[in-house]
Amino acid sequence: MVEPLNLPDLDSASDRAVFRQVADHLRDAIDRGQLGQGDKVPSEAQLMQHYGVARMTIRNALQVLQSEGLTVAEHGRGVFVRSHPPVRRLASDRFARRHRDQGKAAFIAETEGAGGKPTVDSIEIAELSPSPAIAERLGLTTDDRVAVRARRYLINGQPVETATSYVPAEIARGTRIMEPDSGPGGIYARIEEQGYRLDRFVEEVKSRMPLRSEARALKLAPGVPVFHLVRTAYATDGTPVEVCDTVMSSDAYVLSYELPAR
Amino acid sequence: MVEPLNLPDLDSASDRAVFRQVADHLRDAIDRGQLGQGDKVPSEAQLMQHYGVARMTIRNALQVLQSEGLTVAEHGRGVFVRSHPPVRRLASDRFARRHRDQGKAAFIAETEGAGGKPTVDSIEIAELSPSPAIAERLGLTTDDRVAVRARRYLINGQPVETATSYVPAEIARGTRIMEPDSGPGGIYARIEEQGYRLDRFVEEVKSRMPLRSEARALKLAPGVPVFHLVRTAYATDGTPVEVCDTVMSSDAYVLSYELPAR
DNA sequence: ACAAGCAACTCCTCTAGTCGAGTAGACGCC
DNA sequence: GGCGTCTACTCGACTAGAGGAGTTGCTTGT
Repeated sequence: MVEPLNLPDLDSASDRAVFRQVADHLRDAIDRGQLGQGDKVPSEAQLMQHYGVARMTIRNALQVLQSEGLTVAEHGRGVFVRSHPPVRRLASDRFARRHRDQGKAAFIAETEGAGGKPTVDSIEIAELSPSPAIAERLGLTTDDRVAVRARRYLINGQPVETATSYVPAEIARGTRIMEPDSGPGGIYARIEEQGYRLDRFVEEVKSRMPLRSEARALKLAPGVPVFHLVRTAYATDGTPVEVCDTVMSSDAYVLSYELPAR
Repeated sequence: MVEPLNLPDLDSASDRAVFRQVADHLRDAIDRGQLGQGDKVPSEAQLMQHYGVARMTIRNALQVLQSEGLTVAEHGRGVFVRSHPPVRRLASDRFARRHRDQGKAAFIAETEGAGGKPTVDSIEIAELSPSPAIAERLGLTTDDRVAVRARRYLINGQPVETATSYVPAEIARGTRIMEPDSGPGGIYARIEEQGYRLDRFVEEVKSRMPLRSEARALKLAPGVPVFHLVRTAYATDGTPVEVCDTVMSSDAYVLSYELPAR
């Protein structure tokens, strides 16, 4: 036994369920740094022995921690304290023209600025009729047509975000918006070239647990919620010109917004 | 048997775990509306019989749904499809002076506007030294003093949000900021009366699973993440005058922000 | 008519095992 | 050295029970 199980005993006087007490002990150890990121949690067998309880009880305790996003189990290896990816801070001026004028899309510029290696992945482009929600935001009907651009963003090979943009087909047709490489400055630059001057974005933020498909696409650990952003871009005349639907791993991001007091 | 268990059989050819298949069937039934909000999910015993599997297998399946936030178990009564509270939309102009000038605090004005009955609860007020994070945001040191105002907001008796404000003691002392009823227009009005004109707020948004204490205070169902906002208020001269730390049930809110394209 | 009591039904916690499959290190063979 | 095999250890899935506690509704006695 290399590893001293520095855990308290059960409090048999307490009416707190045994598996919760075990979970509490381990959570404390993680909070106090006694178990650091990436460290191996004692195995089920060790914990069974230490506490003198059945395996299912220990598994319940570990399940609690896992669903809190504190640990990850790896089949055949053990249970480990989850390590958190570096946090990216998204500022509310990230779509400001002065950034776009550098000729780089927002994501690329940001990531390189932070010293990461950005990649864009599995780009899918189509032209089809919008869902009612998208149609409403773009001021269209479900009989109109929109260009759809779906892609996944990665940093150092790790997926962090999926995004789907919807642009009225009127605007997108014949531009590089319909091509995998949308050109310098990204699709916002292309939209402005079509004679629309971007004025403002409205971003709606929700938080929820991921769907199964999202958890797969973003390689999310269990117990990690996602941010779901729906951003609508408006031209100076008030016309909506793009809707972008984004799902992001919530533990990789802090969103930052500036609100006026005026 | 009043209730026909309209669920498929197991696919024994599939290598998908049995408890996951059961969870999939129930999730489908919920998604398709076959089981609506508040409906009772078949009992563990019924599901055991239907699928011909052990109790723990069924419980695992139900655990999956619960941790996805789709169901709630009630001891002695059954498992029910979760019903979602009405969603509140927080606009980015919610702290604009024109709203404050009505003489109401942001929360009260908003909630009444949406036809709900707002309450504020368990107000705690103290003067103490700030944590390093708060001190940094306020441009103070941990030896300085701040006024702390913690409260919980409810709508129709249902808790939706806890908030803690930190104001430099220099500003707060001798004002109604230190009293349970901070007066018309709330603490922002009091701060402006002290000669600081509010200019802008910077709001940082995180999403994560709640701590145990937060889940209790907000009466959160399992599997529901929280928004964690930290908002700093700046006066026109750039001085930070308040930090507000807010935890909100994520399924009760959509945050909406306006971003400049300029 | 009413209340008390009881039974049935619900989920909660826990025990004690089996079999399976992935991982990693030790070992021996080539 | 390089390669495969063996084995011990890990978690994953599942079975088959036990007693407990909260809820609901029926039965029964007054």
